[in-house]
Amino acid sequence: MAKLIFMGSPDFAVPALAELVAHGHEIVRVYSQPPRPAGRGQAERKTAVHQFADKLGLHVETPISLKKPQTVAAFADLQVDLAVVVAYGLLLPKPILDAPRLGCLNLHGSLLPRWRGAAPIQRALMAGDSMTGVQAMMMEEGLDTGPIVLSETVPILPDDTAQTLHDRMAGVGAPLLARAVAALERGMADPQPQSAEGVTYAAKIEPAEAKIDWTQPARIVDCHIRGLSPFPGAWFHLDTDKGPVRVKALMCQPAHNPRAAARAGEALDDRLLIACGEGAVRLTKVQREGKSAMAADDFLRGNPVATGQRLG
RNA sequence: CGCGGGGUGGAGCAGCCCGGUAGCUCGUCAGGCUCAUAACCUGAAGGUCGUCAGUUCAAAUCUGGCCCCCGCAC
Repeated sequence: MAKLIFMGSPDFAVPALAELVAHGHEIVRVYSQPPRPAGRGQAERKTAVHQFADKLGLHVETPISLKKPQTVAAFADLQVDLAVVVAYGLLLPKPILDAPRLGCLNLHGSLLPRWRGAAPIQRALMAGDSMTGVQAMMMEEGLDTGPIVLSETVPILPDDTAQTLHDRMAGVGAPLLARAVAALERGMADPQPQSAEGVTYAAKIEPAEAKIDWTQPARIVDCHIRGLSPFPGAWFHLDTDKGPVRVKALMCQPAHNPRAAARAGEALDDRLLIACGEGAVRLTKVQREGKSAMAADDFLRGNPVATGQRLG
């Protein structure tokens, strides 16, 4: 059993930590992003990993940065075999990377070098990829550039959302990570450098890009909606008696447009079949601001959308 | 105390401003029509209107507290 430091912050990292604990590894310290005012009410909230670590009684550190000499020293003094990093949210400087005996191992949610960076799962869906994967990789100074220890592909299904794909990948990633740790521990790992070709970057999702552009082809709109569902949520404006409201599209299906002359954003029937730049999409799950998410049929009962109405 | 929307039969909503019979779409159940149907017709069951208190002859509706859900921002 290895002596480990675990570094992670969001939901995605929790199954990985749980798996390592289940394998009997000694987690001498957990590093996570510091609690910050977040959510409604601006209450300080601990990260998902932090909360989980608390439940397990693990010691948690939440440094703002890993650059201060005393932070590096505290990290190095733990004398661990390996640091395991899963969506931590901080760049690790060289002194940190070099501190653990075997280095730092990262779990990443894409088939590198495609989708290096912050939002690989959402970007893969938004780009319409049919395949992605999870990889365990040795960390270097570059952003997600290190050699690959273990890799497993994950097919992207036509009705996947960022949520379903995220959960599936977190589930596949956790055991993969545990196997990578075991291999490194026994000196059996053979990290392979990433290909120099096919490099793309998965930029953080900006709220501004979440609004639906109905002039795009249906295929693009469909990927946009599912890739951003449920967070932050692809959205559009809908006119009501009380003025325009924001509505999120959480799930949809691409469809044929029976009236090619229809303008983009126009409702082609009274069941949320919306014309796109090419083709159409049928919205099947939506959420009006202030309300909970609901099936399109339920939404329409209280918020009818007439044929010919245009969505903004 | 970051800004804002909302809690009304099983689902989604209207009614609230200008207190006084519980409404609409759907679902459920029963019956009818039909070769047949998620179609159509008829009927029925089902709600202490989030909760506690106040004002009032009278509160879903006005006032105050509390609980819960959600959008933005972060």
